[in-house]
Amino acid sequence: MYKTLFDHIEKFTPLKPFEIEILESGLGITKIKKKQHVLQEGQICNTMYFITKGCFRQYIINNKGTEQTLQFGIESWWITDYLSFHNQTPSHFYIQAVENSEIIAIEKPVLESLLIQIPKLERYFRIVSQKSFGAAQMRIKFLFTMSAEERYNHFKNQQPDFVQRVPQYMLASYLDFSAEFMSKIRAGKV
Amino acid sequence: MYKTLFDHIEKFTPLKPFEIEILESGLGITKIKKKQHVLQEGQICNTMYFITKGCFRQYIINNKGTEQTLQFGIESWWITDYLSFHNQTPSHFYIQAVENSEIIAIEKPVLESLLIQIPKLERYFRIVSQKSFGAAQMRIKFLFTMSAEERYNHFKNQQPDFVQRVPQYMLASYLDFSAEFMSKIRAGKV
DNA sequence: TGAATTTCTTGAAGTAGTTCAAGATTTATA
DNA sequence: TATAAATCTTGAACTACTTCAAGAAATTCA
Repeated sequence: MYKTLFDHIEKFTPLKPFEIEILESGLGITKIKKKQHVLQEGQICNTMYFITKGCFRQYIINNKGTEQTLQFGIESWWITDYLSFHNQTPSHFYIQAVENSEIIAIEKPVLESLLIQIPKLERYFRIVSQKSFGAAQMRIKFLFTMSAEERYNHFKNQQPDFVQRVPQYMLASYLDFSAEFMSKIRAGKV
Repeated sequence: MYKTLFDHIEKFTPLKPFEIEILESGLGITKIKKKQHVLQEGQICNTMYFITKGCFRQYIINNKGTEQTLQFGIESWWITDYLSFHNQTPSHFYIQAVENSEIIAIEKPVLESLLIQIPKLERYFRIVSQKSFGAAQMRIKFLFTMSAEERYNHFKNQQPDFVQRVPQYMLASYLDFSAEFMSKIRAGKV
């Protein structure tokens, strides 16, 4: 439902009815099945994705062939590779649905046209991305200062529901330790 | 010099003479001496800093009492704690001059007023922060996939001049290993 | 439902890094 | 220019994790 997006925008800047109309006429909702990719490594990322339902992750495959999740996104999150999007360079990342999901996919030219028609969207995206950057800085802080067990407990306290929502091995890699070690943490064997 | 900032803005969106005038009349340049802080842990961050000359770092003090640098900023970079800035919550970070430096400091109310007078600044800050977020994602990728030595070599290849510019122990903590280990990497003793 | 797939667990062995302590070198300052 | 302060180096002991391998449990779907 578009409402998820309109509500999110209105957290930061109010929308007039005609602006909502423009958005409704320009956007579409796409269903994405679990495990389906919306971006693969090497592709140029030309789309921003707003998640209206479900869960996605951004991950890489390291040189041992193991997947490492860098970022999760759930309802009301934007997910994309901003560097590839802005610089038109091949992406380093995969973006994949973790659950059956629904997204609003906005292609770069459509976004540019919406930003011209509804300039206050610039403000919306500014604030969203500044907050995302702030969150990324906190993430780096946690990675730097906490032990594996502390990172797991901290995450579980902050996002108790989310821990149930994704496979343990994905969460382990997001927290930067191995799936096996996650098992041991949970079993209290560390 | 303001020119550093105007040039940076014009990389993303052109400025008209009257807009430059508004900026010139509303902004000021501050000199910050080496080691001086512009933000301390626990403070609410109400200012964005644009570096016109010199070098800053954002760091934390971990529970062993050691400083860990999360981010460096040099000429034409913005540095602030966006999370504290937006949510008006106490900052987790210190921001400190690494060299004698000059910055344009913009207080939150001044920024808000500038954004109203010059709406295209929303676009400027949107693009800058989206690119910063993209860079933070790449940083996390490197932290996840490379060994300490690889991270050092990669950084040195990307930013050969910068390696000379800051103390080794600061760079070591930025790359997430100990100062002693940095010594051993450089001596080829690993 | 049953077979296939995905996910989770466990222990043993290994290692990439840390920590500590002390001295050497470089840089800043009175 | 001498003294203090900051930064860098080195080796030895340690440890928080990884890797591997194999089986167990849970989930998916024909």
